[in-house]
Amino acid sequence: MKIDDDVRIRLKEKFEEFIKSKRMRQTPERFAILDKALDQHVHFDIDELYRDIEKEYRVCRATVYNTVELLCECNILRKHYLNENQAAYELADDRHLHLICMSCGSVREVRDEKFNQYFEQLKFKQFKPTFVSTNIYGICSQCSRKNHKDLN
Amino acid sequence: MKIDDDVRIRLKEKFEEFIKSKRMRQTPERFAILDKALDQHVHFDIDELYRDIEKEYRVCRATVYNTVELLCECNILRKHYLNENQAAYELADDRHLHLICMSCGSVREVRDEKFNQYFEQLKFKQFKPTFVSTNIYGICSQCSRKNHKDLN
DNA sequence: CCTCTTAAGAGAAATGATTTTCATTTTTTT
DNA sequence: AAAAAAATGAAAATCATTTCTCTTAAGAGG
Repeated sequence: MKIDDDVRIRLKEKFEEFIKSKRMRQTPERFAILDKALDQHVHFDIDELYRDIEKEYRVCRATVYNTVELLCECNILRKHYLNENQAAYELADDRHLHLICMSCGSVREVRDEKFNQYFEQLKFKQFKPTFVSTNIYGICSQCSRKNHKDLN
Repeated sequence: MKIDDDVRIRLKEKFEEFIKSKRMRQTPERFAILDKALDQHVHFDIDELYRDIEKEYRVCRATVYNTVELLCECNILRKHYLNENQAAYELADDRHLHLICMSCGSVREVRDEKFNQYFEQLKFKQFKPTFVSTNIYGICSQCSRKNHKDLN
């Protein structure tokens, strides 16, 4: 994600406050997981995060699951369901559409101000929205080309 | 879904043609599964569909999975990922947003012409879109009320 | 700083949706 | 009607995620 140091510090403080307000404990694991989560690509899954953490620390997969869940609760991360394999996580304030290839499973991010505007003005009866996850399924150019070749 | 008979017949023919074009076999199971899929609610999962089919026919879960996959390939159904438990399927031509409650998991459909217009004009470099799945996560009014009570 | 309480972590086992395997059945072709 | 091959059923396998139990260590109070 290439997070600026000041953002990183702000998010750490945010997490710290959240933990305190919930009367939970500030464990080194929790902060290590936050730190590594901020080093990931735009979207990542638990396994990618775990394999990255593993190089440096010794944490249990279940702890990674638990902590990432907390990071979602306190609005630092957001959980998306892009495909059936596993949940994908992203920084909460990075809004974009997902272009998902139904052939190879690749995911590309596209930012669009009009899209953000559209959603900001949306209001619902009887429903308080927190965030939007928009998945556009189709075929990426690489698979499209490959398919053409395969037919020859 | 409350499908009109003529739509039902058209979709059956569409599936029939798809099967023929792929040189696959027209089995009674496949048409029974299509028929029951069209009886479901706006969105349904394999388990719901299976339990409904089970009452009348004797089909294997794996066959339901396979056939629903085929129905997606031939553009009759679409596969959505609303939450981590299981995939949800919907009729391909019923476009809407999903309001998903993060507390109880309920899903509500909202149709919006502006949303359809927005997406129809979208163009992407190097990506051929097939369909859009928009999930809005938040808290439904029921859970919102319940939460308030719980705090008292 | 020390001790106690208990939340949190480790590791392993369990769960549940989906996929795979393989023997058997059934469709389609000849 | 018989042969060839695809599809089904049933059961086992897979894999992300959750749960369980035992152990460790954070944080409150002294």
